[in-house]
Amino acid sequence: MLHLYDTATREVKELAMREPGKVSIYLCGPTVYGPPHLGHGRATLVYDIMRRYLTWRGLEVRFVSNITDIEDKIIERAEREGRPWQDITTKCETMWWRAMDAINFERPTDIPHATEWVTEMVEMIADLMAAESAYLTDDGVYLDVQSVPGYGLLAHQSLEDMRSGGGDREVVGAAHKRHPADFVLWKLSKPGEPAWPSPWGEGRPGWHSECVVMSLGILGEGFDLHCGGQDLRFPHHENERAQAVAWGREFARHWMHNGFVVDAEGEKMSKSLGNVSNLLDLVDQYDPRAYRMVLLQSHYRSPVTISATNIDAAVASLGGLDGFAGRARSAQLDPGASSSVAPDPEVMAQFIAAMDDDLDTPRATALLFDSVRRANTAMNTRTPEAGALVAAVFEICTAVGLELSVAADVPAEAAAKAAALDAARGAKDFATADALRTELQGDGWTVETGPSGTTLRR
RNA sequence: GGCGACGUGGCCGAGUGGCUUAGGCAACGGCCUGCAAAGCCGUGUACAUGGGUUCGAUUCCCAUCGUCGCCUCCA
Repeated sequence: MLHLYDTATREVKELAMREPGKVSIYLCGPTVYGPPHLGHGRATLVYDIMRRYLTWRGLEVRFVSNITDIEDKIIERAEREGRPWQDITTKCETMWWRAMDAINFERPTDIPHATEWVTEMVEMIADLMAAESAYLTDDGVYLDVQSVPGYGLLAHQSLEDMRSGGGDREVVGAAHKRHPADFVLWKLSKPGEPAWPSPWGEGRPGWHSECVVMSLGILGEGFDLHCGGQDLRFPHHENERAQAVAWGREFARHWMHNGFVVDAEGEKMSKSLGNVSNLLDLVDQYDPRAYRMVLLQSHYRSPVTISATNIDAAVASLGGLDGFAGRARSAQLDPGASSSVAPDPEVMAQFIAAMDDDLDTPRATALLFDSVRRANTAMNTRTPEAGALVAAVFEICTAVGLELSVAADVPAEAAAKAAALDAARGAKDFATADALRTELQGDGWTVETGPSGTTLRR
């Protein structure tokens, strides 16, 4: 079974399932106050690949990912632009799904919104108050982290060390808090701000509270896996866990974090540095599959550079894969063909071994390309094993969410030119044939002329 | 200050104490082709630096240099 690095224990260990055959996963989703960027894209793609793979292995995956639709950033923007905050969240969420659909992110099984879970959050906070793990100040309710055993599990730092760090950084709400690391569970609202009722006054939930309540509410105690970007490890995930512990609930049993997206200079893309690239720009300008391909070729925990060079190389490699898919179809060996056979078992075993080893997609991708080469050779020589190899290639692509474009839409005009090209070649009128080919290439087509005629590909 | 990651061939990017030492992109040579394209075959003295351990290190250890991340904005 799948083995994954666990941030809490810092070792690769088997992803244990609470219920055999069923996997429960919670992924921290976006706060909808701006356009999705490359970092969001990586986080969703990494887990999309994992989720598809687990499903492909025959497991029933419950994959929950939230939308944070109430948060300070949203309120700030609403005030700045003088429009209702719901206007921002609905528009940004629409944009989010447009980008996610473009990169072929399979929708989660559950998509809870923070605003739908406020009542449950208030109940949790009341419990924490009753247990004296939380306290009220004049601006909200805070969690007393010193009351939480094992605080720092994910940060791998003691409260002491965390405190000595930070340095000149301003501690949010320092004046009200018992400890600098204490964080807000319920924020009392100022006039005009969005507000929900609570025993402590009207207000809104703190960022860290929603994910605890929603993950436990939907998946139940001791769910299998909690994941997100490295930047959520601390404080967000640490604080989620702290609330669960203080609440007396068993939380996630395994923690997974993906590496950052870095720019050409090797610096992390982050909103505060202002070096984020819009995910929609990427999918509009390039083959939307290119991002997935780049990520497949690097390990999910390593930082990955996204640059034109990188993406271009991925686009080129996808072209090769599409060409392969086209050839497979011509040979009646693609998955839809009646003569299709079972995927080569040895290739599939190697694929599973790679993926089960902490999602070693680089190794799996190498295997994919090796299999493509073997399948090409087998097709060229019409060897019987071609079918199984071709099937293995398609199978791997399915398992990682890579769609090969088998049928390129060739406009009638281009198709006519291709036919004319073949006719000219048949008549040994090579001058005309070459002219037609140059013309087609000028239109951006890759012109492949084989024994059975000319095929076009973009 | 504390914790952590990393430095691989033209570029991207895996991995390993010695065995044909990934894969992608690009380049070059060949096969194929009317010529190409696509495909296939082949080519490139890669592992930051200095020590150490070892029969043997890119892989282990130490040091140095460099890059990056986290230590309450962030996927």
